[in-house]
Amino acid sequence: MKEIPTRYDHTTEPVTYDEWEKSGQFSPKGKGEPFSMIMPPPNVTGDLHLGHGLTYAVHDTIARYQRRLGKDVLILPGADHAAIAVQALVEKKVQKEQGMSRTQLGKEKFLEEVWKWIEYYMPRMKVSLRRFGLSADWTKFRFTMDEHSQNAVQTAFIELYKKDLIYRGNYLVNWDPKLQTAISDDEVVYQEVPGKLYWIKYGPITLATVRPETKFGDTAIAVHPEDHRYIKYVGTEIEVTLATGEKKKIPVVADEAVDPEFGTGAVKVTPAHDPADFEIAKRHNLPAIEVIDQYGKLTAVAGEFAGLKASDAREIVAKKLEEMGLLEKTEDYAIRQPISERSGAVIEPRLSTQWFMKTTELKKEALAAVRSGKITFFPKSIEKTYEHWLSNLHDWCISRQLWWGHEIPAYYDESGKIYVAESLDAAQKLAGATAKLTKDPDVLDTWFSSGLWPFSTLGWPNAEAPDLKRYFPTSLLETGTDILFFWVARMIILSLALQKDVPFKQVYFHGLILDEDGKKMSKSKGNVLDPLILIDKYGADAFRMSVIGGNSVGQPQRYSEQKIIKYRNFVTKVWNAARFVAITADNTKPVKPTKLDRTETEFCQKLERLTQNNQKFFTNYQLGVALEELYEFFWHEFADKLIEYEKKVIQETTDVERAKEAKAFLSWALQEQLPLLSDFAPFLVDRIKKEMFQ
RNA sequence: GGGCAGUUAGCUCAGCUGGUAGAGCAUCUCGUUUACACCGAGAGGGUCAGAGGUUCGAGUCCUCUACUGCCCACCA
Repeated sequence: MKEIPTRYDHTTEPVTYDEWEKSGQFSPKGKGEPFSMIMPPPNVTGDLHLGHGLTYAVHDTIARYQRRLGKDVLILPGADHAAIAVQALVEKKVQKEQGMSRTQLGKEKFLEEVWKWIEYYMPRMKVSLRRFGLSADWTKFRFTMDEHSQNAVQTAFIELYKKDLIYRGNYLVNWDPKLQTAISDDEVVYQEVPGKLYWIKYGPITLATVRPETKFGDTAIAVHPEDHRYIKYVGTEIEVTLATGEKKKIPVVADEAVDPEFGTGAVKVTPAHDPADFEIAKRHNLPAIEVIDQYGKLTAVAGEFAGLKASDAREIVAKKLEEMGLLEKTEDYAIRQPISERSGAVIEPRLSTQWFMKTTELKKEALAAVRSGKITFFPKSIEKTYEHWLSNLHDWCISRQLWWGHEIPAYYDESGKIYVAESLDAAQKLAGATAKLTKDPDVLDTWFSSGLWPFSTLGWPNAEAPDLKRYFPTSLLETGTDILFFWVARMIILSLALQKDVPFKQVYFHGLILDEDGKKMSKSKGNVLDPLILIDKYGADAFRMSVIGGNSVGQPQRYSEQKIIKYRNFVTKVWNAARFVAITADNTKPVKPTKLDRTETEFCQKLERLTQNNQKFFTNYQLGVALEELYEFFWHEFADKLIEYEKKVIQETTDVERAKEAKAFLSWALQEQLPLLSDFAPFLVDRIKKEMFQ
C-alpha cells in the first residue's frame, strides 16, 4: 500500500508550474486547428487584484479545455506600460525619495526612474501571473513599451496619418489641470455636487448659468429657433456688461440644442470651455475666447479677476455682478461635475492643439463587424451597449502631455508645418535640408498602443510574421465589461483600419467581482482581497474555481472567503477519492470493464451526459455551470454513490473476478473525470497523476 | 433623461428552446475513527419582487409597476 497523505499539498504548485513551463507544453505546436487568445496585459503598477485573478483563471480554464479538444492553443502574455498611471506613481515615488517634482528632475532622468520602476515590478508581476497556473507561452511575452511594440505604434501612427485617419487640430478637450494633460472622453467620470444656478442679465435677456466666471469668454447668446420670446433678438447684437465693467457686443443665435424649457430658455455660449457651446460655436462661426488657462486659473480677459482659480472665482464674480445689479437671483442646483478618473481633479474643458483619430467612417465598420456576426459577444446584451457607445463616439483625442509613453512621430518646422515620419532624418528629407525641425513633445494615449495589441504582439507590422499569419484574427478575447470602450472597441477600430479584419472572433465578458455586500472592491474602501494571499492560503486550484464557480456570463458576483473554502474542500475531496481508488485499485489498469451491472451502467450514462454538457457549457462560456455540474457529479455521483457501492461489492463478494472488475471500474471512472477536472484544477490533477498513478 | 442587467430557500447563486423548483453555505437530527470531519445519511425551509396577459400548463414567453446595480447623455 502506498503512503499517501490525506491532504493535498498546494505549496508544491510553483514547482509543478516550473516543470510545465520547462517542458514547453504551453507553447503551441503549430499543428491542428489554432486557438489563440491575447491576454489582457495588466498594468505594470505593482499589484494584481481579484479581477485579474478571474481573468487569468478563465483564460487558463478555456485554454486547457481547448487543448484537451486537440486545438493548437496560444495564450500570449504581456504587460502594459499604463502611461498616466505609472507616470503618476513614479512621480509620487520621486517626490517622496528625492523631494523633487517631475519637472525639477527633468525628462531624461525621470524616464530613467520610470524604467527602474518597470525593471523592478515586471519580474515580480511575471512571477505573480504564474501563480494562477496560467498556461501562457512566456517565450512570446510582450511589453507595450518594448522595442517591437514601439516600432508597431510608430508605424501605425504613420499609416493612419497617411490614410488621413489621424489629424492634428485645435479643439475642445478634457483638460486635467492636475496632471497637466488632455484625456479622452472615456477617462472622465461625472459627479453630482451641490451648486447654484445664477440668473444673470445679459442686456435685455436674462439667462441661467452655473458658471458665471466664464462670462468673460461668452461670444454669443443662444436661444431655440422657435422660441417666440426671443425671436426678435435673433440675428442682432446685444450689449453685455462684464464683471470688470467692460461692455461688449455679442450676437444672439438660434440653435436647436437649446432647451426652451430650461431656465429662461436663453443660454450663454462659451465655446472655449463647454463642449455643447463649442458645437454651437462651430455651427454659427463664433470665435472662442480662452478664459481659463492650463492651471485652471482665469486668464487676462478676466481683468482684475485674472489669476484666480476658476472654482474660487465663481462666487467672487457672482458677487460683483450682484453689486452691479446684473444678478437677478440664484437657486440651489445640483451640478454635474466632470472629474478626471485618473487624478480626481475637476476637468476643465479647454481649447488645445492635440492629435485626434477620426472615427466617423471606422465606427460604421466597427458596428458592422458585430452586427454581421464576424464578432460575437458573450453575453449578447453587451452588443447594445457597444452599439450605443459607437454611435455616439466623437473623434478620439490620442495625444497626452506626458513623458512616459509612446512618442508621436511628428516633427514641425518653424512655420509649424507637420511632417510625420519614423525618424528625424526621414522628416528632414520631407521638409528639406534647411528646415529646422522640432519633435512633437507629447506621447500617445495608452489605449492607442493597447488597441494594436492583438496584431502587434503577433508580429505586425511584418505582414509575413508566422504568428500573425497563423493566429490572427485571434479566436477569443476574454475580459471585463469595464474596458469595453477603452480597449475592446478600440482594438476593433484599429484592427479594421490597419489589418482590414476583426481582431478576434469572440469576446467573452466575465462579470465584475463585488465584495460580500455587493459593493465594488476598491482600495479606498479597503474591501479588496489580494488573490495571491488567497492562493498562498488555499492553493491556486481552489482560487480558480472560487472565482469561476457560481459565476455566470457577464453577471456580477459577490465574493467572500467562504467560496474559496468550498472549493478547497472540493480539492481535498477529489484528492481523497483518488487516494482511495489508488490504494484499493492500485494495480488495475483503467480500462472500462466489459461486464457492468445496473449501477455501473447507470453511472456510465450519467458520465456520458456530464461530458456532453461539459462541452456544451464551454461552447457557451458557461464555465460556472460547467464547474458546478462537475462538482456535483464528482462528489455525489462518484464519491458518495459509486465509490460506496463498489466498496461494498469488493467487501462482500466472494467472486475474485467481480472484485477485480469493481476496482477496475472505479479506476476507469476516475480517469474519465480527471481531464475534465484538470481544466479547472490543473495542479491537483497533475499531482494525483504523479503521486498515485505512476 | 436614455439604455442594459438583476430581483428564485436565512445567505451566495444555478435553472438551455415553458410541464407544479435545485446546489453550496448556514440550521437541526443521526452516523462514522481503515479514502476524506476540509466526512456520510437525512430533515426543515421558497405563493420563484408585485400585478395583468398568452397557454391545457409559466421562475421559464408578453405588458406594466416597484426596488437594486451597471453603463451612457451637450439640459447650460
